[in-house]
Amino acid sequence: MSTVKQLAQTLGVSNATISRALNGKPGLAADLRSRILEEASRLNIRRSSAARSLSTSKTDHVCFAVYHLPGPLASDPFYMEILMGVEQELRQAGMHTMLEVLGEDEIKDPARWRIVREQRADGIILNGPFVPNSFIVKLHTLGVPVVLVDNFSSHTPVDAVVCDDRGGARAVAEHILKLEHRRVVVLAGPIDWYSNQERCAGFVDAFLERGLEAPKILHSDATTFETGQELMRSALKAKPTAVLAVNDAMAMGASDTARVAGLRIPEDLSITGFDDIEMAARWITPLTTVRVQKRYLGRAAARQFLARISDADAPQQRINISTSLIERSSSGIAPQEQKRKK
Amino acid sequence: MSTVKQLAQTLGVSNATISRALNGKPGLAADLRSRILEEASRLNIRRSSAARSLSTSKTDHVCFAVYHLPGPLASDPFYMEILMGVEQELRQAGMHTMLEVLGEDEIKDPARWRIVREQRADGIILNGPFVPNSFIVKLHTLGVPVVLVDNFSSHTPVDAVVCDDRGGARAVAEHILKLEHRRVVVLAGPIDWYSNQERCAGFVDAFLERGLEAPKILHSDATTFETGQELMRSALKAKPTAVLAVNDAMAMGASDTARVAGLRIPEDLSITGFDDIEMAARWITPLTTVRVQKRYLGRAAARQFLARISDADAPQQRINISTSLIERSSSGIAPQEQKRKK
DNA sequence: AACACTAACGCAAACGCATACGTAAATATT
DNA sequence: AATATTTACGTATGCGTTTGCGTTAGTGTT
Repeated sequence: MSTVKQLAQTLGVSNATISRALNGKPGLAADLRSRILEEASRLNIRRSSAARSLSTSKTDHVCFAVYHLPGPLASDPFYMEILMGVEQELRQAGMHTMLEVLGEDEIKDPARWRIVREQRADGIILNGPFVPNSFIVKLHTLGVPVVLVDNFSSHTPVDAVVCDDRGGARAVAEHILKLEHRRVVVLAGPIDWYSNQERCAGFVDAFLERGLEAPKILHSDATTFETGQELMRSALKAKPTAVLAVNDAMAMGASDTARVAGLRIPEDLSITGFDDIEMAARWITPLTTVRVQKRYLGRAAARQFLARISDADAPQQRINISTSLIERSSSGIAPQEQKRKK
Repeated sequence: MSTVKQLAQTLGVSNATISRALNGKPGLAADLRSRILEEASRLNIRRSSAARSLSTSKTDHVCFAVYHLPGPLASDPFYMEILMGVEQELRQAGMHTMLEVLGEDEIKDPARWRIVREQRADGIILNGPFVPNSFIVKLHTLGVPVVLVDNFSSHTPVDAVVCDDRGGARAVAEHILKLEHRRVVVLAGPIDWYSNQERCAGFVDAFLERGLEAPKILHSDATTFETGQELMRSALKAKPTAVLAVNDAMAMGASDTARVAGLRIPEDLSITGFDDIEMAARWITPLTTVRVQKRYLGRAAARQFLARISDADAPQQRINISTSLIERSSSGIAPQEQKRKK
């Protein structure tokens, strides 16, 4: 494995020429170029990305950064799928993915974050429901290209790609309303969480559009299976005929406590989720839910990132990936209608 | 944010001195050193990792690479947890994680793999049950530090960290045997998969040690929920009282088809899994399984990697992380014993 | 007081590439 | 045929560090 300079010597040309050939720059005779390319691949040329970066001040690395309170969320399959999408798309563009899970330190002062301070990446694809806006703003003022994925705030000065949380939520809610449910409660997560907000808003939209009162919303500080169980316990007091959970994990938790409470699903109680994680279809009562194309979310983010670095002055973009309702067996017509039909 | 040279100018010293101070090298007056350090953090000094790499030929990056047949395995929470462990440990050591999902091309000829060809990382942490040994060997001959995680082959010339698949498997099997099960079948995955082999071997061990005949092993070409379902369908013909699945996903699939077949768990049929994924505890019948500390697996791999690059000549190591039996409600005493006790 | 020795720092080369600029030859223009 | 323009390539500088080596000043030895 040889370097550029060595190749130049064996071919009897200057390394400038080699460089031009390898990078597809103009100003080279076609035959020379092809001879170089051929020899380069024959000798398995070994270029130093470090030297290249030093010279061009680009790294061809982009950092996928996730910030979350200690623990659980980090390896959540949801985010990991996004990550895989990012990696896939970046790889296709000849770039490489770095992974960083942010801590309090970096969040407080991005300038101390090694990735940006030492210019280890050309930019950031940022993920996580709780990244403070100040962090993003600082990053942006430092001139670091940033695109946000699965999160958004209107004060944010950077590109963002999100899924259609609101539309998806409206769709399930409408589905439930069409099934004649009227006593429905929604199981929600933290209120300062973009997706959560949007989904709740979508639920409410559907009700209001029908001239119905907005459903009761039960908030929690997490969106796990366990919080689904908890919330469901208090939800049961209202004797709902349907429960709209803000994600699948909660829906599964809710489904679990409903089952131990002796309720049949969907005969006595309809439950819907959101995300369409892998388990949703495999759950005892396969979950009616909203499909979020997580991998595609990541791919779109990566593409937007590439667009951004190729034109830094382009207007800020917000990309919305559509979602789709997946009807499975956890939702059915409301109990009172079942009786009427008999 | 200033560079080293700029710092040198404002302090009136040479950049060699700055470099020595920043890197903690000897040959500096203590007071000067501290003055430099202070000023450096005050000005938020911005060093170029590229220049540094060029000079030292180290990147402080390590690549977590995973290879798997197209699709499903990639974002498997199991591997993602390992990844998170790797990231955590590397970050603590001041290094950064790159993520690559390998394709056929790279596997065929690692020398064409950009990460190694362009020296974008100091080495590889390799994961995936199906990476061919030739790939590892080539990597090794190229002088690239490699540590294998959750995989191993005796012909492999590199460090490996695995979990105690065999011991864990033996433990569940013994657990099942203690419950007086005698008609048991194991649900297994691809035969050329290290973990799978070990787990099967562990199962068999337990039987042979008791002087019992080895259980029937049903192989499949995957280890998903669905293959668990399939395998279970044919397993039922043998009317087993217990089923040992090679991982939790399969166990859950098995549990599902057993349920629709009208079997009660564990009264009619005991089912055990392996891995202790998050869902295992949340499944309708919480799964008796073997806990694999996935995150710790990753951390150990990272640590081993660091040890490896700090001493390239150290003898090859194979690290075995212990596993532990988790008894939940999917396993119970065998049906015939239940009757006897009445 | 002359010397050896050490500590503290600066100088400058090197790392491997990209690229602005220069030069010579080839081609086009008149 | 003389000049202008373009094409094809080489020269040399710069990117921002690290580090071997040299120099100076300081300390200790005799």
